[in-house]
Amino acid sequence: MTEAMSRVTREHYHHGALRQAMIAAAEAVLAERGLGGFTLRECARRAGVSPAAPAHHFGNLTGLLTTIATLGFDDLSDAMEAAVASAQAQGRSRLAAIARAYVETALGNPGRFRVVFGQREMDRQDAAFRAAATRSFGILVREVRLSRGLQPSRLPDEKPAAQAPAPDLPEVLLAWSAVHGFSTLLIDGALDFLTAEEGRQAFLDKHAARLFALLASALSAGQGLAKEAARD
Amino acid sequence: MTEAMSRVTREHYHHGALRQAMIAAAEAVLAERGLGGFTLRECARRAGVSPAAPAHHFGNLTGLLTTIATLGFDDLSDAMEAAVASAQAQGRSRLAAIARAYVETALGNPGRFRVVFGQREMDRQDAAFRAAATRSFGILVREVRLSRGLQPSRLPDEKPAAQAPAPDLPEVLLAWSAVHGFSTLLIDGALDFLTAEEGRQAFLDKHAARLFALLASALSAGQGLAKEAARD
DNA sequence: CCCGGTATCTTAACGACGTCAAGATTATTT
DNA sequence: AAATAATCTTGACGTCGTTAAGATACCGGG
Repeated sequence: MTEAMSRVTREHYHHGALRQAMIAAAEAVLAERGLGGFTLRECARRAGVSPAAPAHHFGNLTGLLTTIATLGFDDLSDAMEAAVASAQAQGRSRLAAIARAYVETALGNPGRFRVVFGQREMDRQDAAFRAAATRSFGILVREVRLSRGLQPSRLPDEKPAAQAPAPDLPEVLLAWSAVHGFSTLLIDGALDFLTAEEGRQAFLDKHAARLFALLASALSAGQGLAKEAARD
Repeated sequence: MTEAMSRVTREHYHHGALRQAMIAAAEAVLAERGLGGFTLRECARRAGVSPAAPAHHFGNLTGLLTTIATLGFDDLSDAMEAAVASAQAQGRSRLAAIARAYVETALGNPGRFRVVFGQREMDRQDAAFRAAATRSFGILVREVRLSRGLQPSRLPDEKPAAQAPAPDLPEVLLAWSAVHGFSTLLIDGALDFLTAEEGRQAFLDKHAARLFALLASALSAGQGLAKEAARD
């Protein structure tokens, strides 16, 4: 049924590094076409492989997206850590630097950012993904506590997600929500009617810093100010 | 080729109210299956019509989604206005009520909420959609200004989007970003590792009010008008 | 060395999707 | 009443994710 295979096909019958090639192709597709134009077949095409080949490495589309989401979360963590280090060295606000890094990561590759936050079906229970998510959240918790003048954590490397953030949870939630919401509103075009005139980058340069400063002041403002309204 | 049409088909050849039926079907599909399970063919199936029929009323899938997004934005505005009125009558915080209404709208039908914010290709330039979006934004601007003890607007019904919010823009952006980010993090499951233990609703009852109170205090902090924040 | 088992990849096909062209049917206008 | 427009169906096209069956390459134990 297949005696006449093309020479090039036979020579490359085994790709050899398909998993890495698929990941690279997926990131390229997300960067070029966004999540809407993302397709398993297109990724396979770019990797020079049949549409069924990726199944051996990722199971199905969900598996590939879970992998991409994990890598994206790691990059988000790296970007935040780098921003913190750079801000520390320059004596600027660590929290504002984190916020800017978060927004820039989202704007830099909206498709990838959307994959990270599950706009397309993926496995959020995946162990590697959960680890990556926990790391990001830990960075946020640490920085929020630091910005409030508290100890970051007893031990620097204990699991920061499940245990510590109880007392500062509202502050952490506000910080994450604000930064994440601002990012998603931007990449979804919900703020276009505000940014269209001056351009998105100019808008960011003009207003983002004030927004982040307002957020930072909110986090350090009231130690117990929020409590009496808990009933509402 | 078509002499033998089924009797029921011939009698209902013209649906009569397909546009409304498609909208109803679309909302039902979004509520049941979410945005991931949303399909033009499935909506047509529920409306009792062939897959090609909706094209005459919506052009294509993008047109249908734009319509749904417009209705969803209107519902969001209605929910916010109702929450404000109710909070006013009971002497509670208007801003917290808006925030809660926003989150509840998102959690009540995540698929629809995602359509509103363009997770699937739609026409954001559509006039009706822009009007609905502007209305929502206007409500938010008004309430943020009110919460800061300022006049809501010179004239109550002039276009509030393009002109007014310049001075309070950072506060408005923080409010919208925080509430929107909190909503999307919740419906995307990014907070599941926090909500899994006690359940999502219990988590909301416990922490959402504190989060919103923190936000409200942040908005009034800048000008030093702590009147409302002190009460709520 | 080679030989069998296993991992990897291709081919071919399936059903579902959005969309379009062509035709049938009903509503509206003239 | 005839012509025109609006509405809906049929059938088809190309693309998608996935699967089963078969082909090919790698690899460790005789």
